[in-house]
Formats: sequence, C-alpha cells, structure tokens
Amino acid sequence: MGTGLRERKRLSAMRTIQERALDLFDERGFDAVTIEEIAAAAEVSPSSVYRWFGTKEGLIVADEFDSMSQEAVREILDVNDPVGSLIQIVVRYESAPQQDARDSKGPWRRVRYFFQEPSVRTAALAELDRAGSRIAPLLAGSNGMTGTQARVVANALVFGYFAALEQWYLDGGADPIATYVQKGLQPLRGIWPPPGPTT
Amino acid sequence: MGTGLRERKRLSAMRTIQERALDLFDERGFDAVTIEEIAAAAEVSPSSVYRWFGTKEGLIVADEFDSMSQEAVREILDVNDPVGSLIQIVVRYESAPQQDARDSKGPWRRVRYFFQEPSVRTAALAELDRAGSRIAPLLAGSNGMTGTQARVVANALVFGYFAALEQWYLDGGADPIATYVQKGLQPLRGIWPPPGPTT
DNA sequence: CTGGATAGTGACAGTGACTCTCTCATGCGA
DNA sequence: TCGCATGAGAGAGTCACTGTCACTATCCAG
Repeated sequence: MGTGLRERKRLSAMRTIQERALDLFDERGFDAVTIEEIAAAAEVSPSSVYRWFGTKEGLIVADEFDSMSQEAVREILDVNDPVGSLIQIVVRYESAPQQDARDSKGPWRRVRYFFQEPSVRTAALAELDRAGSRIAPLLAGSNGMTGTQARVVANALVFGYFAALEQWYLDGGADPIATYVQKGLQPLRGIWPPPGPTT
Repeated sequence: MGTGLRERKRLSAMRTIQERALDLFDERGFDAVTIEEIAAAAEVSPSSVYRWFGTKEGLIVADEFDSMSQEAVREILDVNDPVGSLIQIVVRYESAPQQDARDSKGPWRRVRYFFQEPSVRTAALAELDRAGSRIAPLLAGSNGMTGTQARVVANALVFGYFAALEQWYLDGGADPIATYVQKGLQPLRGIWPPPGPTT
C-alpha cells in the first residue's frame, strides 16, 4: 500500500476524472461525450484515462471491490449465510459517508447509467461475473458444495443483487437498497436449508 | 413467418456468414479477423453483417432463443420446476441432430469462444441477462414470488446455467452438458421447497 | 543535497468496429 | 407484366482503443 506522492497523485487524478466524466455524462449523455473531452476536462491525457479505467464504461463501473484482496473478501463473506452478509455489505456501503454531498444521490449517482446505458449495463454484468468467480472458491467445500455448485450459487448471489438493484432503481430509489436486497434475495435462502433433524 | 424467397436467402446468407466467420476465427483467432474479411469470405457486404448480427461478438452468441416468441418460452418453461425444465431444454438441444456433422463439436463449436474471448464472454452475459428478463415475468406470481424475487430467481437460473456450461467446457466437454447442469443447479432446487405439512 | 535509475505520463499515429445515409436492385403483390 | 417497397450494397465518417516512444517528475543511494 504505497502512500507515496505518485500514488496519491494518481488517485486524486482518478477521482477528478470520474467526477468530470459524470458531470459531462449527466449534462450531455453518455454517448455524446468523448474520452478526449473527459481527458481535457480533467486535465489529463486520453492515454491516462485508458490506462486507469480501461474503457469508457470503466469510468462508471470501476469499483473498489476489484482492488480488494481475496483475504479481505473472505473476511466479510460468511459462507454459512452469504445472503445475510451480502445485505450487511450493502447496509454498510449505503450508510457510508458520501464523500461529496453535492452529488445528487451520493455514491449511487453512477447506478443510473447501469440501467440506462446498455453498454454500461453490459460492463456491469462483466464486473459481476468477475465478482462471482472470486467468491465462488470461498463457497466451495462449505455445505458440501462442489466447485460447479459454488459457482452457480455465487452467480445467483451477485446477479441476484443486480436484479434487486435494478428494481430499486426502477422504483425511483426511495427505500433503502438493503430492503430490496433482503426481500428480493429471500428465495435464495432456501439454498442453505437450516440444519434439521433429517440430513 | 414469411417463407418467401427473401427470407430464405437472408437465413442462408446468415448461416454462411456464421460458418465462414467461425472458420476464420478457428484458423487465425477472434481478434485477428476483421469483419471485412468475414464479409468477403461470405460474399456479402460488411453492412449486412452488422445489420444481421449487430456486433462481431454477435456472430458467435446469436441464438435462436432471441427470436423465440414469449408464448413459446412459456410453453417450455414449467414455473413449478424451472430447474427441471431447463435440464430438459439442454437435453433436447444437446441430442438435436447437428446440421453439420463436419463441425468438430456440433453446435457447441461456438461455446469455446465464450470462455476464451473476454469480449465474447461479455456478450454472452448480456444475452443471458436478456433471457433472464424474459423468463422472470413467467415466474412472477407463481409460488407467491414478487417481481423482484422472480427476477432474482430467473438470473440464478440463466447465470447458473452459464456456470455449469463453463465447468463443462473446462473439463473438456467429455460428459453431457445436461449432467453438469443437473448437478450444478442442484442447490437451486432448494428455492422451491417441496410442499410439506407446514406452510 | 545531488545525481542517476525508473516508473509513469503525454504525444502521436494507427486500426478497426460500428453508424449513417444514400442509391440501387430484387422479390412481391396487383 | 408493372409499379412498389423492402432490404442489400457502397462509401464516408466517428471514435473507442492500442502500441510506441520520448520525456519528466518522483524516488532513492550515496
């Protein structure tokens, strides 16, 4: 974890780019804004935008989850109650102090594009797919699951979360997301049958 | 369902394009082949390739499921046992007479690219997402599921199928896919608890 | 404090996927 | 057989994205 000057500069520049990009997207629409314009607005070179975000969609879907170590993921995910811990994560993230109060919807400002821009939605799906492949190994073995079953369940979790998020968005974002996740993912709880007398 | 000459010509051309494209991809790799080359090999214009397949990835992920009517989907999907009917679909599709016996792996020739080419994988995920949004309404209401829950379960099904398919591919494609789907999606059966004395 | 090693940035050129528009041919209905 | 409309082809243009290379700002050893 380098706290060097270089590192700090890069992170600062990345935040600036993301903010300027969202400003431009909100103003003129995702498709109408070019990477060059974003780079100019953030006073960096287009090369840097690509170096740091990979794609135009990456400007929106880039998430701190990617850079999270496997250890950290293992820590926050309870393999005996993945649905519950997923809700916990959402609750914690939702109540986190939004670093910029001027944002119309806090950290969820980006979510809108998940469901309005098809290419962003696709990029989000790819991101969720990657997330699924990361948490699947943690689930394997527990509850006597095979590798395939673990991946199936992992996908059910991450894409189920996505489905809940979409409903939250479609409903206008009034109630907390955690509520949608909790209710929406209720059926998945049947995957982990409570230990009864017959097993 | 127009069986006119135009329609037949278009379908024939589409099949030719897909075959030539796969030939070229197999020969030189997905990235190294341009749409222009594919169009030239299939003796159509690049415009037509885009008109019919939308994207380069569409050449591989294009599926007859898209053009299936909502009624047809409703017919083959048993809302009381979605996992079972999914397996049935796979079984039927797997044992279908492969129209071209020269294909090294029958209709599954394309599957390789799902898991070798990241962009194709992403396109496949988008396709599954669309499939999920189509079967979710059929599930809603049954078993007392809300709309969100139906979508969650629909995603669990389609992306669970994808996970099983990946494992099948990673294992070399020896056993039938249906086996992988059956075993892999076993945990999802817990979503529909058998009607017991207590409900 | 200073100099060299180095990682990271910007500038630039190139590729090709994809879009748009216009024109023209061809299968279709009268 | 004769308009007509649907749809294919042609061509130009945009821009996301890649690779390379020179340079500069940081880091670190002495």
